[in-house]
Amino acid sequence: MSRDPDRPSIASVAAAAGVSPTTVSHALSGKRTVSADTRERILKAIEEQNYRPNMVARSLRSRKTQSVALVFVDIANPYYPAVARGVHDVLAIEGYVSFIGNTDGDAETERRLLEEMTARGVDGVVMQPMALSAAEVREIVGPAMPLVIIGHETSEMPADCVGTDDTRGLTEAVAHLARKGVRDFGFIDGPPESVTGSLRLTGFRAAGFRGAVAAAGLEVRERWIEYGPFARDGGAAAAARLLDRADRPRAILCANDLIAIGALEAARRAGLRVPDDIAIVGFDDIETADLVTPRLTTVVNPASAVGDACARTILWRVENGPDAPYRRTVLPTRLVVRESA
Amino acid sequence: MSRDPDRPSIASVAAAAGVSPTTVSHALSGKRTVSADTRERILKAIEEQNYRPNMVARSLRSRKTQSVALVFVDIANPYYPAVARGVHDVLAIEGYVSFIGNTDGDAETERRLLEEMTARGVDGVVMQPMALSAAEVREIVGPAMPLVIIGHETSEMPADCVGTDDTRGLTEAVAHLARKGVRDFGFIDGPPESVTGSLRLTGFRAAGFRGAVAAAGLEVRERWIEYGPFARDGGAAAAARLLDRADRPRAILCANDLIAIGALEAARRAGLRVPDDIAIVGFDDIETADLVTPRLTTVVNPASAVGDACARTILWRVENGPDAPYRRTVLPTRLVVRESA
DNA sequence: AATCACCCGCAAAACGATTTGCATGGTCCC
DNA sequence: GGGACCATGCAAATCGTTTTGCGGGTGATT
Repeated sequence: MSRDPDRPSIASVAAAAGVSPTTVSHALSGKRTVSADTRERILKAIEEQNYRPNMVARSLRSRKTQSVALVFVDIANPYYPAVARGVHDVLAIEGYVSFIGNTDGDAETERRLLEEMTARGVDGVVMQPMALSAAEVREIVGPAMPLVIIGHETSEMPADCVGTDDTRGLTEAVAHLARKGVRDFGFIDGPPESVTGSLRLTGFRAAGFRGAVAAAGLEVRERWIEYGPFARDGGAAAAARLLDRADRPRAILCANDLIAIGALEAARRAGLRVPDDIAIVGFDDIETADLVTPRLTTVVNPASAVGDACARTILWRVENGPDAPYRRTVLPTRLVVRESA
Repeated sequence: MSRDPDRPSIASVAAAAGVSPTTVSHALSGKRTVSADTRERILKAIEEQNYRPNMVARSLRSRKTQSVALVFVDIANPYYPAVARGVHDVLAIEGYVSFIGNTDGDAETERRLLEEMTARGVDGVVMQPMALSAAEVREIVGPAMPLVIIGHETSEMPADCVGTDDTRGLTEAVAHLARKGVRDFGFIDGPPESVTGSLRLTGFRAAGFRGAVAAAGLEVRERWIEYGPFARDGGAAAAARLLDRADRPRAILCANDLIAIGALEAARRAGLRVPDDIAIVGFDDIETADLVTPRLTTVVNPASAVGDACARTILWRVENGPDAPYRRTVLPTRLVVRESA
């Protein structure tokens, strides 16, 4: 750890202040009272030596590291940094720092990372498992570890979890368009049952879409549901298939913004005006959504609120111990109206 | 750290294998030879108890944590996750994990984070300081800490550093356009000497631009250099100022992609075709660059290569000790031609 | 004056690994 | 047979904290 060999220790401070290490520790932690006089001397010695307690030693004894692990699929993917940022902002206040790791959705990597983190004694884990089940994750981190899982399923998981209510934002989107007289809705989902549960977005959002259309009292036409990879080009291709038909929808909702941006391009190529000929709405509200032309109307996936909720859940769990019942948080999504719908 | 109270220790493994903890340690580390027979028994016991060494205890004794600190301005800003990813990919192989923290460019936060990380005994620090000088950073982390600073200055810093050669990509851009007959170049920089050295991009890239134009044997016209905040709208406004003139440039290079995207919009509003009437090139190659219409031609700021170099530098420094001379790495930037120029 | 309750400080035992020094028993080579 | 050497194992010290048990003062209450 590249410590200075002569970095001051609690012993050197104690010596300088003419007391025992115990007293220094108590002066710092406040676990026992220390006379104002000696505290004074101790603080002065600390100041002079520029002493900072060694957290590794402290952690070994106290079994707390004031750190958490963030285990994500890929922090280069814009969604995760936003979540991580939300987590940080809450946890930093409490003096926690965070480890962060990428799994790339690989089971072996997920396992290895979790083990490395627990071996380092983190006080909690925030994870979006891709390959492992929640139960397996729990198995790896141990029964007492505060664990919050980011995901959709509110089913039985041996962990706290936070998710988003995708249907809600989609419902807002449908309502918004219905108010403008749109009645024919299409949807572009991710690849049908792609990699095993990959991202677990597929299906969920399509289901939300069906619910939203039905809730508006409109008919959902299965032939207007298309599939593409979660990427611009896939979205463009899927949208083109939709737009080429004789009877095409008046609006296309998309399972994510990349698909929607592809759809924007397909519309432009087809010579259609957005939103007048065809309305397009995305999902997630990535930064790019506000940068394309026309600016994308989209459902915001509240990443930093998710991070915030994860952090609060960890804190709450640390506070309340492993026996408190699991806590499930679901965050609303909402429509942000820009130019494309 | 929420360890299971009865988590196996080296002692429990030793007991089960009928040897001493010393022997288990040696069997694991290979620092001394252990007979095949006893090693066998030890491994079996480890397997049965599912023993994983406690890294905190190990770190206390060995003074190594197999972890590094990544201290960035804001991991929600797309540049940093890409760097972080590059660092991870190299370091993960060696069994390192990383702490990550956001400073928001605030001096006090930079200091606090560095202290928290060093107190946790990280084996190295990768940082892009915003408010603190390299010397102050070195002061905080201590003389022996492997420290790599990401930045432009190749000047005297008490640290290893990695930076990018911005001029090179800009020179490519100018050459590319000159080849198509463009001779009149404008530039939109960030805000002039904004927040004290904020991002330190301002000026550097403008200087690179001047050098690039001069290198092509063309004249640089100061009146075609504009300033805007590093954001879309600022870029649009600055570009509008440039485009409104009677004599306007034929191409606009921008200090970052956000500005360039704003310029794209300004051009569209002015009824100008890109790239035929006005060529626009960005800088950084953020993900959005490939998502806007027309796709942005831009200079790629090789974030993940920067991360890669940082990681290798840390590893090298850990290997070679604090007395090896400082190592400076500068990475080339290059032009990626898409549609806007 | 005896009791009780605090206050304040110290010594020593953890926490769970690594590392050093020592002991034992061979083997090998003159 | 004796020295040199290696392989193998253990006991104990160590890393830098926190925490527990103990005890000597001091002041207030009976």
